[in-house]
Amino acid sequence: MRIKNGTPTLHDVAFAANVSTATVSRCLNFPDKVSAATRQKVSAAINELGYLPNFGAKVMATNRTNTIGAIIPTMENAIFARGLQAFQEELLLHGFTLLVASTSYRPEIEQEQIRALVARGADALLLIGHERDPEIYRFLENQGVAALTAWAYNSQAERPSVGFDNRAAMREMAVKVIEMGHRKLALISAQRSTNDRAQARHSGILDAMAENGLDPNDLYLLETTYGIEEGAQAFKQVIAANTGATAVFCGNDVLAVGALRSARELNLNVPKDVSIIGFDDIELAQVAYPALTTVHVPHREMGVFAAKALANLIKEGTALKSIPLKTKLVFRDTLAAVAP
Amino acid sequence: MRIKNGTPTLHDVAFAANVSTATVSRCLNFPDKVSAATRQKVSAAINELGYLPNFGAKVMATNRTNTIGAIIPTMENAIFARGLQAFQEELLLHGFTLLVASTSYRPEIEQEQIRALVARGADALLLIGHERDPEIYRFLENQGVAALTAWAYNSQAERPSVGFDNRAAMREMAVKVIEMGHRKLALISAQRSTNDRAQARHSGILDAMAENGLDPNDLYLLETTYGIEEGAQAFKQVIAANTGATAVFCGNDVLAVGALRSARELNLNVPKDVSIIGFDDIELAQVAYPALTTVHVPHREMGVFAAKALANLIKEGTALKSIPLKTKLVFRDTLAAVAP
DNA sequence: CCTTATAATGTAAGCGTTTACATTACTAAA
DNA sequence: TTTAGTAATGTAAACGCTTACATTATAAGG
Repeated sequence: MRIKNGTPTLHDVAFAANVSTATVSRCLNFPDKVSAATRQKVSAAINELGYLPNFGAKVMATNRTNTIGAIIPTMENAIFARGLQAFQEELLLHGFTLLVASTSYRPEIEQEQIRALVARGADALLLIGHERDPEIYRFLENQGVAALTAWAYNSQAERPSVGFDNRAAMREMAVKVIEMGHRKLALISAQRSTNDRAQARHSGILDAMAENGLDPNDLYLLETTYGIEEGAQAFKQVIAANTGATAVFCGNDVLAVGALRSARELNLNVPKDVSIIGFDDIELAQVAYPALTTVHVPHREMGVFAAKALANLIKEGTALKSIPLKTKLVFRDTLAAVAP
Repeated sequence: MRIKNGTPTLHDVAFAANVSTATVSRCLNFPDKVSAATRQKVSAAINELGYLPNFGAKVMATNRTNTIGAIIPTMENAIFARGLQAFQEELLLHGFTLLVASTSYRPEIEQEQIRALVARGADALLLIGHERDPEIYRFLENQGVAALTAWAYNSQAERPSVGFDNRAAMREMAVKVIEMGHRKLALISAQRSTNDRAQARHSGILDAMAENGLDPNDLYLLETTYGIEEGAQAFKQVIAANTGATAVFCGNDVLAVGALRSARELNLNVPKDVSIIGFDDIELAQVAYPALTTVHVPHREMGVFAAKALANLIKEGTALKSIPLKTKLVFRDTLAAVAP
């Protein structure tokens, strides 16, 4: 018995197996660099002692934690939860563990969290959206921590990202809506100032309007925060404003579902009296009644691609590159042509 | 300039500030153990060099990562996403970072993940449900890693947990349902063999039946996996079985929402023809149409309490103790008295 | 049987903190 | 002034792994 403290170390294993620490280490990390016989002895010793490598020592020696951090607005939003889940699953396949932090959509907090995860030794980071203080990118560069952006793709962006073009996706939907005869449009949006995805979706609608001879200034725009209740309130305001909007776009499905509820409360028939359009296609969308017309976003795919890219970067040094993913319009029951 | 590699170390800071490494370390960890003047000098040096403590070295020296791991079935399930979010937020307040792993409800994977997170240096663990191989508890004990169980509370359980009594909660709901005249009951449950919560909820219904003079054997029980689609299928089977059930309990809201959809497809009026009852009270429940009668579970509270308990354990050594939380029946539109 | 190439193993120097203990600098009371 | 007590700082060992380099064992070729 030569264990000092209680937890056995590499030394103890080496002693028990009658080999050097280097050999034990090799057994663990490069089994094929070691003869079968010693491998035998060593694993026997490991099992007997119940040895588990010391995390801190390993990190110190390799300068790697095999941990990847993700910083998202909130897991309570299904779109992030789903993507993050896929991200984690894929990460696991590559031997990485997921570190999670959230920002509640607040940029200052995001900065803090980025620093916190780097301080906690994250080998790389997954971030949401492009827009952030350039200083933080400089910080990441200095620390040698790679960051990949998800949930947004922008061909002009100089930073690598895996995601979809929010603007084009929303534009595509808006074009359809306009083609169905809608002339008066409204948008219930998330805060655009701190959310480049919200911004892009807004722009997408304006694009479609301009292209189709509608005056973009006529879009009735309302910003609100995330939540069913918030969407419900906003919808009431839209109606109260009496703009004659026949189609109400919502920045995401959660807001849309709130709008739907308000419509019911106001005795408005959806889609006869007013059409409601969501974005994201989360579970809520199909469960809502009437089922929500929305834009399907490949959340899981994003997570998987992001994990692959980051894992390859760390393990093989493969440079990150942007990956554009496709969205799809899904027409369900809340959108109809305007009555002639 | 004496930085060797690129990243400044404690030594570099000490040199720049003209003090010892010990003093710098104290500045960082116990500022009040250091004179204002040196504190000044040191933080100037830190800023100038852009110093950030090396995570691995710190871990090695302190044997602490300030990281807490959570192992849940999946973040795609809103009940875990919500709880985890709250858990993370509270953890942050105490200076801890969250490590996440998921099991897809598979016990073997959970074991692996527990080992993985311990190997990654988690200071403590949050686990879901009581039931697991005793060996793994021994392992945790050996490694000196505390584990707290959530989403389940059981006064007989010897391990600490923060949660609610699934059995009592379901029993309470079932009593109400029976009081409303329902005599033929069905339950669409999650797999009970690997899920002690599902087991407990099932038992709760049996309790209520026995207490109210119904034969527990008459409960029509169907097990299925998690998902809206799965709930929908199961509901069709229940109806096809022609048991005359007037109330269909579902192990969770997601299954219930699926059941609701099937009911609509089968042209069954809910709650006139059949009542449907969920469990969890996630967003889906209020959005569903008709809005779902269900059992409200304090998911966020659980996360917060769990984080507090774990943080206090690690920082102050406060022993974990079980915390029972309350559920609440929420009656919405899918439950009605059976027609006389 | 010797030589040479290669495989397997060993030695020991880091990696960058924290912290017990030692030392020096102050402060206030005698 | 001296002295005792306390506050501030310094010294250096320890933490447990990885890995470059050195050494020894093994295999292959002549």
